[in-house]
Amino acid sequence: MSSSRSTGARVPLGREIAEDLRRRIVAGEFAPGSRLPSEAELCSQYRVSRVTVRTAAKALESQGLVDIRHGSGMFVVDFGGQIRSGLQELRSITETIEELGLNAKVRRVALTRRQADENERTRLDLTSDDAEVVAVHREILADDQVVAVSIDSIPASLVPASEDAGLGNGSVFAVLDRIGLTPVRALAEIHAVRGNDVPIAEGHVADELLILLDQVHYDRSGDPVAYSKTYFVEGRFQFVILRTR
Amino acid sequence: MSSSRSTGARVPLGREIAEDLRRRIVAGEFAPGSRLPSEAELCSQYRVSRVTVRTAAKALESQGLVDIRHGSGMFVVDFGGQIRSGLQELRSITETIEELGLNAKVRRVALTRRQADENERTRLDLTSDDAEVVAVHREILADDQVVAVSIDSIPASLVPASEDAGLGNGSVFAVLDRIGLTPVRALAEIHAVRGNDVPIAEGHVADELLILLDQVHYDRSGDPVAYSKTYFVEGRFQFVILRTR
DNA sequence: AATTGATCAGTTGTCCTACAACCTGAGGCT
DNA sequence: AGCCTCAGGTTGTAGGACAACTGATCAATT
Repeated sequence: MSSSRSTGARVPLGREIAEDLRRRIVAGEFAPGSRLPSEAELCSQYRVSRVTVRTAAKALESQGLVDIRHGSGMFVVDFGGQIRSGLQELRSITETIEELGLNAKVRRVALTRRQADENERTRLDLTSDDAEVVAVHREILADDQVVAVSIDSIPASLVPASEDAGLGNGSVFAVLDRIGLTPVRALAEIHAVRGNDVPIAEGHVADELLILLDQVHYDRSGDPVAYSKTYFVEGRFQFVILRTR
Repeated sequence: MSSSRSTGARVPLGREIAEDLRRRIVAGEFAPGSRLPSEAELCSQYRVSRVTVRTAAKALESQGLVDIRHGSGMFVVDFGGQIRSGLQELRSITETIEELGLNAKVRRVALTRRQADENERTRLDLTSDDAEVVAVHREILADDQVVAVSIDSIPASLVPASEDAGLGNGSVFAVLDRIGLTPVRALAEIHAVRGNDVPIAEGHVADELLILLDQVHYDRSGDPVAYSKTYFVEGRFQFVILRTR
């Protein structure tokens, strides 16, 4: 069971600093390959202890953004390209598109409350046979070109009917957030599929190849809060993963 | 430029403990959803300071393996399934297959030294026009079924001819390691392709759909050390990514 | 009886100081 | 040139302390 508390959710200092450092890095304040200020200096910049700075640094390191070298410093990882945001980080697709410098739009195709199918019941861990979901069918556009179509299913019991309206328009994340169910983890499967085999595609991708991102989102307490199938048109979206050791 | 030192590469304590904890978790010593020993207890188990334990814990957290909750403890993340190893972690394919409980084999199809094509020159950051690569073409089998075919290209200047023999047989990683060029990061693109369009497939995947993992591996100093294209047959390999915030 | 509120022990978050291990560059030496 | 030593800066680890948070217990109130 999940507590639907508003989760005062104070953000730990370490995470806050990590996010700020990340922002500064992607903003270009530190060039790729260059050295960041030493831990001691960051301490005085942020007025926190070294422990906290190190917490943030470690987080950035495991995101693959920086490289920490014993005895010499912390360096911004330098890839030829300037890709900073990979699939391993959980963020909305529109967010990712925007960060690539494109204009992201979302068009709601349909929104229904209906009985969950077997797949949805399994993925969302719904026990009762007549459990319902709110299903949102959308198209995602980058610079006015359709790059993906998606179906997001959320257990109906989690969504007050008053929120239905908001679901199609903005980001699903925003609505979940408002309800107090922020997804913090997602387990995604990747598949290759033919356009013809996609039931929700409206003709315009019939002969295309698609990449299917089949994922379940979980909140902090480990409960599944959303199940999405997102079909990306091959070639129109850069699908990048940063793999680290 | 990279120093090709043998990289004494002492493993930091924190990482060592993180790896051991990971091993214990996947081995089932701690059930999904259950609480791990407190930091204090882990300190005495491993005879290290709390700083080190926390370093390890944070690493596991950002790998998505555990969830650390302020005031209450560290918990093994509980997914319905028992998937523990996602694509976001850099490990060899054979390793991943083995961890799934399958029998992994590799069959070398060809190994050549040849001039790098333009794509390889770009990805591997080779400046001279007549730069050479060692190209290894292999098939990866899980339980005696072909799940992927791959081409790995390594700048010829990095590989002494004496190592060529080892390249096809075992893991490419092992050979790179021996040369002193351990990949610690990889930037991977994902594409969907048709079997017919894969030049190296030998007929047996003509009508299949494939997932192409197109990736460059980098060593610790940021130099590219290998470029691989791996074609996974759709449906025969579980392609999972754990996305975290 | 049920709810509320205070208290307490246990756990993670942050701070401080100190030292070990490591890397880099400067300078002196051959 | 190359090699060595050394000093200074940087990250890794240690130990102790307190703050902030969680979950449970239990008394007080309704």
